[in-house]
Amino acid sequence: MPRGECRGQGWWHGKFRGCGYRLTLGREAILEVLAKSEKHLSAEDIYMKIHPRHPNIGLTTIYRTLDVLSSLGMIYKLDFGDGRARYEFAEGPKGAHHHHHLVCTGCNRVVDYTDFIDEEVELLQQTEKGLGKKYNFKINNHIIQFYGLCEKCSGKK
Amino acid sequence: MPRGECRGQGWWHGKFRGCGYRLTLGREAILEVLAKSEKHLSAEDIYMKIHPRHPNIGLTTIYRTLDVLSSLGMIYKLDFGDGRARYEFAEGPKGAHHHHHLVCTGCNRVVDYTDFIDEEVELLQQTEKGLGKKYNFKINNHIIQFYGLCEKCSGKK
DNA sequence: TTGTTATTGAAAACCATTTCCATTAATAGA
DNA sequence: TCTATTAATGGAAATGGTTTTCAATAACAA
Ligand SMILES: [Mn+2]
Ligand SMILES: [Mn+2]
Ligand SMILES: [Zn+2]
Ligand SMILES: [Zn+2]
Repeated sequence: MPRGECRGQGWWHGKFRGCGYRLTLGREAILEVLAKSEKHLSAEDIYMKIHPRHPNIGLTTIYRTLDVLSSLGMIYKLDFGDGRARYEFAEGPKGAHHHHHLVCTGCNRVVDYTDFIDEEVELLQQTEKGLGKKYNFKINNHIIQFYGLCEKCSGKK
Repeated sequence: MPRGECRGQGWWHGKFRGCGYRLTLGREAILEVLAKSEKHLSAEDIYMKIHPRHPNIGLTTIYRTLDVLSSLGMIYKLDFGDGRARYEFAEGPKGAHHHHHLVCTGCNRVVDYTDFIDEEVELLQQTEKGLGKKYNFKINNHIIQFYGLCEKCSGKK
């Protein structure tokens, strides 16, 4: 491992620098957690995961960094109705792992599904195009979520 | 106007009483505001509208009532990312006025659209059926929202 | 009319997120 | 490599939408 320039090698280096942002240890750590984690982490989840290794990175920085990443389109900010924002690494609507969400309103469990995703995405793209033209919007994102009760929650009525 | 039983005549009387809820002045007032208002009111918006006529109905009651109405499926609770929940009268996915949302991330303006709604709803119903079976969910709601910049916000870049 | 108990209002608590501000560190330029 | 600039940071405090608490009130079954 080369001395000094340990950071700045990731594929996101350019993305950051190109937008005038500095590449800091905190930003890298957060991005790394999101990139390799399971999904839907809250700011505090991320803080917890980072803290052991980087005890000097504060929760405030997590929030600020998540805002930056979100505005750069590198992560998605999600709301599943449990009172805190959740984040997941973005793969872009054309990306291989693009998915939508199925949320249990009983236990807050979230299922990432990719079934039907092709049909959905195709229809969404048409809709997006039509809406963009009709309402003069520059659309750059969408959300589809289904809400219901999972088997367990449905049973315990 | 008949004496005494001024309340309890609305079509929602049965819905309430059937679920064991009491029909109170506050609940009626809130439902009325939602039913005849333009859209996407926050709890405080509703409070403001009700207060002149019913200065003794508190914000706490608004929140509590919105929860009840929401759980009964009579209204939808929405999140447009502006830090407060917003509510709209429900017409049900089969209802005549079912619509989805187009949100400007610049100025928070929200457009209700019904374009493409038929194709969307059809696909959603298939998806819903498929997902429900595969993941053993009892799905009873969905959200579709497009995010982007409206003409004005896109221009002032 | 009366008793039961769901509902209410006001104030306080809650808690995720944001703001403040003095300090630190990433980076461009010498 | 050293230095100056200023973006980024962390901790504490503030913010603000929503929830909780609890004694008082009112809906409604009998
Ligand atoms: Mn996901
Ligand atoms: Mn709407
Ligand atoms: Zn569940
Ligand atoms: Zn706008």
